[in-house]
Amino acid sequence: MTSEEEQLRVRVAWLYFMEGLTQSDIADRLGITRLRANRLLGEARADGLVSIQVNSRLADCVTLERQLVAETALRDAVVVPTPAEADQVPVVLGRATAEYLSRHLDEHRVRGLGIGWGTTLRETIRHMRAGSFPDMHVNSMMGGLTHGLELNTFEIASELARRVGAQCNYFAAPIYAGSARSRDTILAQDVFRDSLKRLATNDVALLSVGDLSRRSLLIRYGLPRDVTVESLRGAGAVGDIMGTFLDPRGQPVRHALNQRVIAPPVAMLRDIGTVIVASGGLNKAAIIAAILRAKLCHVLVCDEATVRAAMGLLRGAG
Amino acid sequence: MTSEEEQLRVRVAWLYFMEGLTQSDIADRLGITRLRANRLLGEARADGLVSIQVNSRLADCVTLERQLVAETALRDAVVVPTPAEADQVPVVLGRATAEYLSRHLDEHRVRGLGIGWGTTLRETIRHMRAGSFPDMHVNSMMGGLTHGLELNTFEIASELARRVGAQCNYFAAPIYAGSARSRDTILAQDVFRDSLKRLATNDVALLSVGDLSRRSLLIRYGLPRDVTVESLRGAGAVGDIMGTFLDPRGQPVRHALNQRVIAPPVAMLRDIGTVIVASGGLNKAAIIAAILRAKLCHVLVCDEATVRAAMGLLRGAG
DNA sequence: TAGAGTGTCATACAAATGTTTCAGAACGAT
DNA sequence: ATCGTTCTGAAACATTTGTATGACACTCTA
Repeated sequence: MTSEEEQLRVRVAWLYFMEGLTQSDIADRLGITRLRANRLLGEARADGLVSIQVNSRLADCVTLERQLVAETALRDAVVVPTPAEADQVPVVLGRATAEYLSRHLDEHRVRGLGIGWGTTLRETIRHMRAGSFPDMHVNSMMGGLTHGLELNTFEIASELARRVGAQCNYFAAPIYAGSARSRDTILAQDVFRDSLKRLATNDVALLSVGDLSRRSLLIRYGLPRDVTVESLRGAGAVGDIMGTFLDPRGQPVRHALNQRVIAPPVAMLRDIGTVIVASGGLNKAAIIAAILRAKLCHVLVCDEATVRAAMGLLRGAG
Repeated sequence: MTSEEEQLRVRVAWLYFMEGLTQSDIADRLGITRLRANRLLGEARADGLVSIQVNSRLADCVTLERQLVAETALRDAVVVPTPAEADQVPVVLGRATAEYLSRHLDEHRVRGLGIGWGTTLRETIRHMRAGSFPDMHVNSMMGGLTHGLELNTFEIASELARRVGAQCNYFAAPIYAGSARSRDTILAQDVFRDSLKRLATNDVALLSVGDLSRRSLLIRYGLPRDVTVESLRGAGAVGDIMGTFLDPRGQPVRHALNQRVIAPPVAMLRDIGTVIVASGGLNKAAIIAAILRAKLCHVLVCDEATVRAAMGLLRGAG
């Protein structure tokens, strides 16, 4: 390409993008045809002669979403800016998740919606758009805490059902049984067999993950007295999903507690068309990386800093 | 503007400019109407949320930049093509200045950034890349107009600080005092002494210059009632920098107004490592030539026609 | 509660842009 | 000179974009 050609391209690009002239005007001004101006402009763009930036912090979030989809098995991702106050993370994630889920419900016919538990999900239902899906069932996917915490799974499921005008089914059990044997006994009941079967038919599951820090509600209020965080950590756990503790690769750890959990097995998530995980906060980076590695979800809603940390972990462990 | 609105704008801008979707596709993808997508896109552009650069330069402009650096004391120069519409000059200069300053901030550790005032600087901050320089201070270097013009110095400084993630200090005073005596009284205050001292420690100053024509905002809205343009012209002034009026050699003219200005003295600019002047338009050729003669800045951002005119003046009087 | 003001949407339309097709010009090779 | 290749312009067209209009819902105020 000659230098004159190059200069012409620059001139056209300048007039178009900087001065905002139309291609016709540019053609007139430079004494060329509109077609030529159009072609030059196309070449200029293709050559990277012009570059466009989005000047906003939020743009980085969008970039991260694209990277997540490109580099992991995720089908979709929502990344929001990390709030300055750590305790605001569930709030902003809740909003984002509600927006996402509301649209999903509008656009897809969802008959079964499984739901978990936690502060982020609580915030999510608070921001759900009201709707009317009378033939949809909201199914709670795990038992509640035994302590009378306001965050119990029943309330979350029923409130969500109320908001979106759907039916509601509860999973009426504690999270952990006293022993592996009693867990088996409980799950052998017809009621639970039916429950589990129904849960496997959910079209959508909305879950969050827990970590092993003091911030985790499950750790603080949900663990049986005879189980310590240290023993979980010792078994290689980095966090839990639906009460089952996972190692950094996303596999359930060998720990007695995992034999006592009264909830669907993690593998069941593979039967569900759309698994949405909404969780954030740097303390959850490891467990989030784990579920990404194990491809346990299709959609992730997370905050920017945590996504970066989790992606760092993913890449680091190749 | 709410954060959600912002989020939506960023998303629309991203999909449009980065991924090249059509507005209809974007509307579908985000669940909004095409009209709304179109409007959001317009707002994003108007707000400077997206900025477009032409990466290659016009040979003529590059040549002029070299000549400027060779023939004057300038350390660096940026010359952009003169737009057909005179009122586009601040816009194109703003883009170019933003690009230059953004890069400068990335490449140098800047702790203090002094900033002036005017349409060009306003356009500049609109196109600044978002960044995070929490230990940088943006210091406004001159007081505001007394009329409630939208271009006030506070807004410019704070908006710039917001964009680049820096702190902000204001220079809270009118530009001109009622008399030389009251100016001295005001400047004797501790507040102002401290302000001036801090301004002298700026690593970078971003300023523009004003001329004596009707286009000048300072002339139109900033002059005290008892001062006429004619008297300034009579005193030999060709324009101002930081409210101080200069003669063609770049020396402050002997005029009462120069004793009433509440701003750092022009000589203070010599203490600042990098003084960037961004101004253009043929009416400013004389004052630009003046500051070049007096070596008052290190970097000039200007348009081609004005640079030629200013260099003509320099050589003529050389 | 009425009404002004605001914002949104659907529709329609005008302007700008991107693309295709075809015909001719320029150019080089034979 | 002739042929084929490549580039360009003219024209026509389809798509995209920007804008105007009227209808409607919502909010705020009186």
